[in-house]
Amino acid sequence: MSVTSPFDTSGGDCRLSNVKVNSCSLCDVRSSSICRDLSLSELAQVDAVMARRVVPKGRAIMSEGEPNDHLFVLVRGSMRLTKYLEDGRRQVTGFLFKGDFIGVRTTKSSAYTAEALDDCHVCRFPHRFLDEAAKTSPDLKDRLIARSQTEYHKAQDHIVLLGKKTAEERVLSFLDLLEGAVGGQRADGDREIPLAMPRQDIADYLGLRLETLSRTFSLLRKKGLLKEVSRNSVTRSDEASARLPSI
Amino acid sequence: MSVTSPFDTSGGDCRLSNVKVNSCSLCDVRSSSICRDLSLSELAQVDAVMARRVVPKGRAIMSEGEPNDHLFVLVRGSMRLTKYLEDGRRQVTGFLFKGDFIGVRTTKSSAYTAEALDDCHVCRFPHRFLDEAAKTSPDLKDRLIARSQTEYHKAQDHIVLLGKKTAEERVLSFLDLLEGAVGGQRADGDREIPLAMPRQDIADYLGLRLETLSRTFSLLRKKGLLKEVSRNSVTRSDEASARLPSI
DNA sequence: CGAGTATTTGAAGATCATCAACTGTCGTGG
DNA sequence: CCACGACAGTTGATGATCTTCAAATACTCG
Repeated sequence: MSVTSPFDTSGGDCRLSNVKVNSCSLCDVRSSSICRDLSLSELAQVDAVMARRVVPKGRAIMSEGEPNDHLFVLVRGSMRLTKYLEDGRRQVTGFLFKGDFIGVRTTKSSAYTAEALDDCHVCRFPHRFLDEAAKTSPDLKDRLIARSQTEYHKAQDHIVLLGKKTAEERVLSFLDLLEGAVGGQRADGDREIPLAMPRQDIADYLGLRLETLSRTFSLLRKKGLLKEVSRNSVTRSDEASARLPSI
Repeated sequence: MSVTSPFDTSGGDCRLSNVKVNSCSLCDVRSSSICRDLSLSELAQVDAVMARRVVPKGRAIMSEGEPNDHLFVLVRGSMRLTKYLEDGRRQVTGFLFKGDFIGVRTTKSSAYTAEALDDCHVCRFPHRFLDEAAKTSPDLKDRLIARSQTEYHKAQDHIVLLGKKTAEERVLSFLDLLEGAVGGQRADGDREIPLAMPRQDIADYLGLRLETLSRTFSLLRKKGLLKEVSRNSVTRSDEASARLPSI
């Protein structure tokens, strides 16, 4: 699950390590991310300006308040997006998984912080490259718009979750979300959902306290909606999805 | 505050009335909305394809689940964006004010419902017109991306509000928001903020019950943070903004 | 194996929700 | 012009859910 490489762990929050990993032609998210719009010749250009780097666990590639002028495509691993209130209260506003990206636009000040939950691989482009590429593939910007739109809709679902759902519903919705993003691995009927993040991050995402989240997991297990709950995965019972409104 | 016109109040949820109001050249949001990107000749094109209509109070211009292929610019009035859970619980995900727009992109199924809080004027374009216009003003799509980004950031602030703030903080943040969107009218030191929406909408936006919202308003008045609370406006005391973390 | 951290569980308390009654406001019609 | 009805908003009393503080247990890594 974790990559061991000679990371550059010195430097500021936003510094990446200096390992340039490999090129687009081998990339396993190429077909699912925005990159799929690019022609072969453009991919060659990408290879030139792009920096594929390892982001060690815990490192931020973007920090709330700091300027940002790069677009990042997450190729491997997962990340956490957070916002803070002055008094230190933290809200996790989302998670990123393989194929997702951040920083669609140059901003003088990032609206949130993005940190690696485990050792991640990212591709980083300067934004000006996007403008170049858009000249020859006019759809590119449409795709960016579509993606922003998707992000916005996800945010709205999150708003509904926080505004209207009970603790139990929140946890189940969260598992749905993870299953959609990471899922697919249904061995022998039951679905084991890997949890890339610690409990505190989940709680901060769901607007609950750590303890409430833990209690809710226990309750759902007791009720039979969850078959197994461990530190880094949850197994849903197969009828689980049918028993509650699938929100 | 309300326009009296011979509205077409029959027909489905999404039907607008048939009143074509006037043209871009007179539009008072032209400088603040996406329209400001358009050249004079493009504006002439806009006038041709655009439909400026009155949306009577309560009417929806877009409904959750219904297809949408128009972009709407809100020229006058304000609107409410809502999402529903199956069991009828309703979350207000945002409000739109003069100059805002919705429907940046053709979708087979809208993610939310947009309804008029009072009699509104909107401009409506087919999306294909945007593509036309983008050919000659390449920034147009960048601006759309920027706007989507802004919407996303607002959604994230909403997420923080719902996930981490107390009832009191939520109400004050909401007033900040309104002041930013509608505000500006500071007569004699105190700031009177018009409330275009009923209490239930505010409560559903803030993730509170009607009664809790009402109690919180009363409490804030008692504490002196609000000078006056009435059905359709709130007056903040001038030191109010200094006393709490300005989130 | 043991220290340190992550997670779970317990008991008590706070905030917000619920149910219910009351008050204020607006528009209509006598 | 005032009275009335309907709806919007406020206030009260009680209760549920979630939080807080505290302690125990499980897990991970050196």
